[in-house]
Amino acid sequence: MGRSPCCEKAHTNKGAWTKEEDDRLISYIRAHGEGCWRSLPKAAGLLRCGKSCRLRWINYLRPDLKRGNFSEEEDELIIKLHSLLGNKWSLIAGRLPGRTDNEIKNYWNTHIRRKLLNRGIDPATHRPITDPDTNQTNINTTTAAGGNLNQNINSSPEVTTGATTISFASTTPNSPATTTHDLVKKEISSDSFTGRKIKNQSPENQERCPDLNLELRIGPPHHQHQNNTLSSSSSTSSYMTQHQQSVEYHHHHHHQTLVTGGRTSGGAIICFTCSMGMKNSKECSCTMSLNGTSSNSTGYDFLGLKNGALDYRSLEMK
DNA sequence: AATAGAAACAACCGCATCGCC
DNA sequence: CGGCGATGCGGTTGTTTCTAT
Repeated sequence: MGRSPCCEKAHTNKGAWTKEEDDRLISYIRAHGEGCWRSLPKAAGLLRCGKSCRLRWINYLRPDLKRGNFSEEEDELIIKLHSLLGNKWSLIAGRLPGRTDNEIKNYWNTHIRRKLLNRGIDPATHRPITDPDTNQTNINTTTAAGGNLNQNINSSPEVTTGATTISFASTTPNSPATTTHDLVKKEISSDSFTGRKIKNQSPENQERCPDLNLELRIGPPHHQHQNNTLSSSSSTSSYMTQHQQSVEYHHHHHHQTLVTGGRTSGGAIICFTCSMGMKNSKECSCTMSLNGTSSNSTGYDFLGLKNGALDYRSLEMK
């Protein structure tokens, strides 16, 4: 049984978008919202395939896109998320407001790969590149920003923080080295961001990684509908960007719940700004930080960028 | 100034997955 | 339960821009 083509190829434009096409798409989506990509081109008077329209909107025209260079913090966040998730660019993008999966994917391939190689880290496995001559690992811990990443991710099979132990170790000591994201891939049971079910959630898998919440879920770290403890100040609501509204739209479409975030295991409430690692931001509206002090002074270290330990609780959704 | 090669980025393609019927 | 259409994801390719010579 053949696959039906996504569009009528004979009468569709391809290649670079013109200004007119962009304008048409923008005005149509402004008027009617996203969705129904298949019928959108015709309705909007575009000679494009729906897929192409969606891609153009998501990756280029969406008004909340950040553009511009990636910050050092974003770099490190991407690296850490990639070490956990592998090439799950959409999941990674879900943690970087204003960035698209395509943008991150391209940035990874052009910048971060090289950056990691320069640090002596294999970008695919996030492990130190082994020198075949000496059979010793090449660990470079002198990199300025995030230079301790090697130690945190690679030097020990277990990442231990004060209260939370996150283990990536396989219980089969003789098994070959497994990448972090390989493990996570196997263990993740459900992807709440996409709503897609992921296989391999077996009791055996749970046992292999008992410390890791196997329901690791990634999603926008804030959802007002579900977390009425968050501040409703204008500064907070301003971060409910159009992107997030858009995300909300899509995932409402899939009848799923978005990640709540914003509350620590200790009950302290953190704001979205801090949960995204934007330390000391003016936008911060935290009531308390992890240790009960004002996060305006300390900043919540999203994903453990400061201490090198990922906070899976912030990724978890109830 | 011209050119080649590298880098960056936008867009396409095929496939996986979802939800509906 | 299976078929089908719609959507989204990730890999890849094509084009443009930048840089070195």
